[in-house]
Amino acid sequence: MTETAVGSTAVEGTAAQSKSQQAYAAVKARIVEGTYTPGYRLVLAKIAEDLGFSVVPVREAIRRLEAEGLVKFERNVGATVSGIDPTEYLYTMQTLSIVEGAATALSAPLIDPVSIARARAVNEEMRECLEHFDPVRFTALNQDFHSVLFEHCPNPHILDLVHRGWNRLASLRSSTFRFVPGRAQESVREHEALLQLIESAADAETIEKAARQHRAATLDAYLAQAKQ
Amino acid sequence: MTETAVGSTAVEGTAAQSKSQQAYAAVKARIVEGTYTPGYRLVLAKIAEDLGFSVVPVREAIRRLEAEGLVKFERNVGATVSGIDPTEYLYTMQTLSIVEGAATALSAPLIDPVSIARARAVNEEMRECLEHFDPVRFTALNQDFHSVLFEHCPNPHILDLVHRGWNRLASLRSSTFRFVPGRAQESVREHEALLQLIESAADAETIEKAARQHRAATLDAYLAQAKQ
DNA sequence: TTCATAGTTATCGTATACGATTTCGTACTT
DNA sequence: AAGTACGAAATCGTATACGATAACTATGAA
Repeated sequence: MTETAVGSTAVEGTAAQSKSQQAYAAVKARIVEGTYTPGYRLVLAKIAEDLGFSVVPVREAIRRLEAEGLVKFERNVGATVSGIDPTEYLYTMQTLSIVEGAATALSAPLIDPVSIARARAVNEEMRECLEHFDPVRFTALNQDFHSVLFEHCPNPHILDLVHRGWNRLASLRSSTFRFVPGRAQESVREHEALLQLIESAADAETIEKAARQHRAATLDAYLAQAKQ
Repeated sequence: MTETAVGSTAVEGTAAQSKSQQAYAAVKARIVEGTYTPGYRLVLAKIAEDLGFSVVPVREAIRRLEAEGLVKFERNVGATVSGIDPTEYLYTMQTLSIVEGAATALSAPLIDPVSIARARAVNEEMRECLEHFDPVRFTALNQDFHSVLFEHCPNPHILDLVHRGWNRLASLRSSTFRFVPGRAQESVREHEALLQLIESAADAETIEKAARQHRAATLDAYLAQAKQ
């Protein structure tokens, strides 16, 4: 549906983009990178001025971000960066566990050995990362790892839903792993288990369940932490 | 996210809607009811004139419909009603099988006996409908039935995805069942089985699998038919 | 002191206007 | 006769302008 490359902060087209698209990319980047923090008030006129556009394309950009859930919009009041309160986080993670699980299962048979090797290398980096723990880097690698697993999903709709979920999460500044460091180790282990399932061509149901469980476990760890 | 009541063609707010929203509702209604058939060229100026608005709110409406996948938009060219070619249909059904399955499973423990009775009544009507078969009516009832099952889903994101899926399907004029009449009988039977699972408080996994399978079977029937 | 109300400001919503791009038809050339 | 180039029409993209709405502030009465 939308070409929402998970990690790309870079501009995609060369210059043949409409200003709406540019505005969309710009605002989204600012949200993801944290310049606009949750709750931040997005004033159309100001953004338009910053970008050197008029407000019209900015409006469209905001509307699109609204559709993706990154901003909340209230009529005659304005837009704010929708900041993932804990409940939102829960819902997003649960949704993602479902769609990402499905995407991974559908993708699994299509993953070539080269990709698996790449994923394994990423996971190895993550393991090293555990020593001098850097949550931000760890999260980035985690994203890379999972991208390899689900990016081959042949159903573009599902893939799009996965991307949207990750984007939502990305607007939460600093990764789950900052809050739940203990989870990181388990996570790395589960990654390896997932890879082995895929290599051994396990059936779709098993893979789906494992992938879903992997994410659900992260959510549970977060909840347990939050409850204290 | 969006208040996309699955079946409502009626205007939701009284009159306190922005023209963008009115335009959105109007165009969407025309798509769903079939006035704008797939491939139909949506010319902004013309729609604006029909509605008595200027083009600006119409643009936003179209953009929103684009985000939902009901229309396709090409820069400097225009918008067309995105007509579900068979591949799209397949993807949509597959996606829906996954999210609706999950929604139904999450919803199941929260469904009160009254709702179950209502669903059963609807299914009974469907059974009667089988005699003097009316595919359109049957499809409408089918939607009602499933709405009861998933509408209690506590995760609004997932619920929204389910609504979007149904909407996509709705823009396909005349129901799967017109094409695969044989599937209707099975469908009614499976509905009853689903209800019994829910009543007996079966575990989430069982319900999810059953709900997903139910939809997947419809898809398979369609594919088998199409292949001939 | 507190509450209600009127006025002010900030911001959004929509209309109109014009420039930019694409598409289609026609005439001209080979 | 076929292909190419030019030009006109249709349509989109964006800027500017102004009216509408909501939030804020200050003033007055209870």
